[in-house]
Amino acid sequence: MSITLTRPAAKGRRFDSLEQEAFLSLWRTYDRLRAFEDALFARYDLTPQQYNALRLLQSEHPVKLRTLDLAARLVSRAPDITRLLDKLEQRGLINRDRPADNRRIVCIGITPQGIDLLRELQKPIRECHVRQLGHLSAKELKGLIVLLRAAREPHEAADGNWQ
Amino acid sequence: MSITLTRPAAKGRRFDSLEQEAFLSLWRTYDRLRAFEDALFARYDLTPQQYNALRLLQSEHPVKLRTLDLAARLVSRAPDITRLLDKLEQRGLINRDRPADNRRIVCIGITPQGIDLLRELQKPIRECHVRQLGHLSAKELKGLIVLLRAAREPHEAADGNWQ
DNA sequence: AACTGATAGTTGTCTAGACAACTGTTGTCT
DNA sequence: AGACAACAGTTGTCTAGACAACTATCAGTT
Repeated sequence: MSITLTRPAAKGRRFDSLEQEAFLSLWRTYDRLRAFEDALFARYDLTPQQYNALRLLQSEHPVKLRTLDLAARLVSRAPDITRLLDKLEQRGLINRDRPADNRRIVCIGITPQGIDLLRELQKPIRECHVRQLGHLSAKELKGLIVLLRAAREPHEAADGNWQ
Repeated sequence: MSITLTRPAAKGRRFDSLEQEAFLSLWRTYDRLRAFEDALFARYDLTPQQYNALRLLQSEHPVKLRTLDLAARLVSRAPDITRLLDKLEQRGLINRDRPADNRRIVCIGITPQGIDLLRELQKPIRECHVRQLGHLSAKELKGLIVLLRAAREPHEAADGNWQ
């Protein structure tokens, strides 16, 4: 195996534009950091998206949220919100009810078991975040947050569920 | 429907830590920007990951890459690399061969059709990137790229296929 | 009261992504 | 040479993600 093959030519590897480089960096970074969350949540039989939903429900507790309002506020869009909630309901982490005065909507609330699970997760998740990004200074983190917001800002829905 | 329900309380919406806020921003931004790429590539029956593989193969052309080397250099990890390549091969965009002197490995190259497809994609993709991130200045883009690299740096494999 | 259009979720179905177990191939040690 | 470990992909299988078509409910006409 020749030495030229161990570092396989960065020639064509350059990017077509800054925008492309930024997007690929974003994708790559997301992929790397996501692995940590996946591993953590897998131990609790959750997906990041499910955790996200639980967290959102807790933040509104005891107010309940409509299914599609909840879906709209998740980090990642969720066309399969029904089945996502099915799984959480089967595990007793949320409850659903269809109010008599408007039987179209379904209201979702978090159960005490759901809250317990979130409490149990609190510490490992904090540790996970530190492993992911603890090597950055507060200033760097803030800069990153600001730039990311600027990057997605034009693509957020005008009613601004995601700030 | 009362007015207090239209803007459903940002109270609990705060983040536990800067790290968490940064990760959720990253996830959200990735999700928003990815929608553009998905829509574009869907018109060509490609996934972003497949395009990524083709681009990588072109950048090395006419040198071929081993299957797992290719997989290691994709943006997102690909445990199903075999089937990803199956689809590209069926469409005649890549070719595979198993050299006689080492029948364990499979070498992947891009075909003329693959190169044609990439050429056809060039312009729409550039436009896509502008729609995604064209609203940021060059300085902002560079800042973002630097911070993203710093964020993922400790999580890249030491042999550094992804710089 | 029946008709229409808009809402709010649900379900069917297909593909991609993930993990683990497996097959075939090669290098190496004795 | 035979045995064994390491390597390089492949395949089986299960779950999540995506899109579109569908059902049920309600609100506003006429």
